[in-house]
Amino acid sequence: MNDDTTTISVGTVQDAARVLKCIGHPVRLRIIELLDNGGAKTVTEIRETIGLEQASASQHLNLMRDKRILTARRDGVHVYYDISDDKVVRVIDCLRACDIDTR
Amino acid sequence: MNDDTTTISVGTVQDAARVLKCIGHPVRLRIIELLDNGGAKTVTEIRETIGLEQASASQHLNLMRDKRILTARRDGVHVYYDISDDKVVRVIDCLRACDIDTR
DNA sequence: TAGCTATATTCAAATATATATATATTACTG
DNA sequence: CAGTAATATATATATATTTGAATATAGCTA
Repeated sequence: MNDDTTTISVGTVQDAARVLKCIGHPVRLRIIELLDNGGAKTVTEIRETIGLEQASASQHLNLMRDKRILTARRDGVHVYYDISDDKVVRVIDCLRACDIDTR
Repeated sequence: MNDDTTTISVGTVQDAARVLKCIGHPVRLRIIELLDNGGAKTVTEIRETIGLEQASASQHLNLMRDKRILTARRDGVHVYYDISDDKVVRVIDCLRACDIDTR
């Protein structure tokens, strides 16, 4: 129990929940992890590494782009996705620090 | 991008995602916050504070109990819920530190 | 430029998961 | 045991995810 009685406002709870929900999916978490470790990658690289259908990969990537978690940059025939929001990486670092996942 | 190239295993990604998904919900986040600030509370106290339907409160609490995020202790007609896993609180503290929610 | 191939996105249907509404259980009190 | 308050569960409805097919977009080459 926390002595500090400050409360997250309803609005910010919604924001926090939105980010958490978005990364609270095994596929999306692995995508973020992959990009965090290896930098920008194409849809094909991502889908082959993780093992996804093309449509599924595209849809998850789109979802995260909509949420401003990822950026997309087209280079000819490829679209490179990368992490746009450092916050997400910091959250994941926190998770590791908090032992939420121990490798 | 992270120099550290260690990778979360598929299994732990699933675990981490499950926890994140669970707390990635405005209602559940507020419940955790409430319990963190005020200690164990009954279902009624929780649902009245946050403004939830009885069944909804019960379901959210059950879900978090299943995920070992909360504990439930029956005392007569009341069931007291409390935070069981300190990790979750630390994650939420991290979120605040990461500016995911700024009050 | 037309035709071809590779990459990525969109759409729609099927399936899975979550939330809301209705019903049941539990435990206390008279 | 009947009545009541507190909590839990079952079922219906809504939302999210997956999948396969169709569509778009870029680059290549005859």
